[in-house]
Amino acid sequence: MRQKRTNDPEGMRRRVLDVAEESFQARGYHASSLGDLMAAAGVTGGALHHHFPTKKALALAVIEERVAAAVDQTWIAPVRAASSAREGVRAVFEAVAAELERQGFVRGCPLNNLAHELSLADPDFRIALAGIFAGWRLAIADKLRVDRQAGRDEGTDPERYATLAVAAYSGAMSMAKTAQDAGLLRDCLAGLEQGAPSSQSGLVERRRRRVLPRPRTL
Amino acid sequence: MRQKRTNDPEGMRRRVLDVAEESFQARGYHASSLGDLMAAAGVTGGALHHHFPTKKALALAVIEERVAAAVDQTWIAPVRAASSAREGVRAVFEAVAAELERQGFVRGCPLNNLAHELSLADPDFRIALAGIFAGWRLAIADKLRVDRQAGRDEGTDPERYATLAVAAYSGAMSMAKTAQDAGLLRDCLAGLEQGAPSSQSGLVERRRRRVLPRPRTL
DNA sequence: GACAAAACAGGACAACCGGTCTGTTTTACA
DNA sequence: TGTAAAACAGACCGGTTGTCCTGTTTTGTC
Repeated sequence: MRQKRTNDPEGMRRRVLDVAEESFQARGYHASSLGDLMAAAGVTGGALHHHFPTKKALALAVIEERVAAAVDQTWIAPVRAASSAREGVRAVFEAVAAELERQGFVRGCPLNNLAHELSLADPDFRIALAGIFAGWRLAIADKLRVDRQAGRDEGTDPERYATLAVAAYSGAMSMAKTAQDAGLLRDCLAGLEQGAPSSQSGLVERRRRRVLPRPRTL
Repeated sequence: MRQKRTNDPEGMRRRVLDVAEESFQARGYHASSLGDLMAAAGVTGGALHHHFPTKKALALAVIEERVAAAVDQTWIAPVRAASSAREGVRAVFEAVAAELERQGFVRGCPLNNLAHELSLADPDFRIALAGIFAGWRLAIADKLRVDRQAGRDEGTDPERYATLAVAAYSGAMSMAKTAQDAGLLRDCLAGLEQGAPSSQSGLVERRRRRVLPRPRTL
């Protein structure tokens, strides 16, 4: 009888963050109890407390490591890689809408979900979340500045467009989550592109309002 | 010694709803305990339970009576009374931004605040909240349909524009709440009007980024 | 291999939460 | 005025929450 236990600090920390990220999204911060998280992650109280002294510390880690990464992966990287800012925004809207329709239910935007619940609850939360929003907007605005240097989209103000794009996405996702209808994202994108200047906006296909098959009973 | 007590069912119910509405906005549903609400409203447990058997029933009443009314008063009525849909949307954005700057802090949109926390928590919550969103969009779309019948704004699709307007507002308010900066609402509005067709959009005044004086320490 | 620190186990606890229960007072109505 | 229902008071309870605390085991280092 040897080795009853194998210490794996990074792995255990990762497992806890995985479970916490998931639960905070699905149930929210206050509705997620540490007991549930411990059970779901297969972690004891001692281990959890060792890596995250308080629930707040855990949430802060989720925000700074997971939520920020999600925004990076979903939005910032695709926009940077796109041919233009507008095209990047369009592509992300459509990619997310398609993914949600495939999933069959809408869980909402990770950043906005936590932002609404925690922004007013604690200044540390608020600062961390506000920083992610700012980085998100900055990435879009920077991309648009590059476009303008190339002579494209000169009638568009970068900061304003970035704010509008982020706001439209956040709000559309909020509605889509409440209505459990990913089509609202497509409607919002269509409205966004409708007002686009100097775009050969041909017939954008009429929205197909599809009732999501799995309305997510919690 | 007569009349130790005066029964006032409506008044007591109203007081409870007042306190609950306020607390749900400021702290959220799960973070608001019935004990706090009772103390704040000066109501005993018996009275509270008599009017609202469960916490869920209380929240449902807040949503259906208070949040819906807030959307009506802030958005639907002003849009209906405006000279056009676009003008109505512009006026509401500016009115809210001005009010927030006067207040000195941003508490967020009542509907979105509760929608994020409660949409996935309970189907009854979700249905009630989704209905308010739908009514909000419908009011804007209907107004735009009237505009189009009068020959104005014929290049704009009513449903899509309504969805965009509501989403942009919701998202902008979300960011404004997180950043505690009402100016983001103005940025978003500027971006929205920038893309407006057939509008003699002259110089929209450059945004004055003002740091809000009272950052709200909770 | 000695030893200190990190990593983990698991119980204990005080505070709090939402709901229930019994009892009293007020009010509507016959 | 009698009476039943509505309105309210206030104590009570089982369950849960986040955190802390005391041990035990593993791991890195000399």
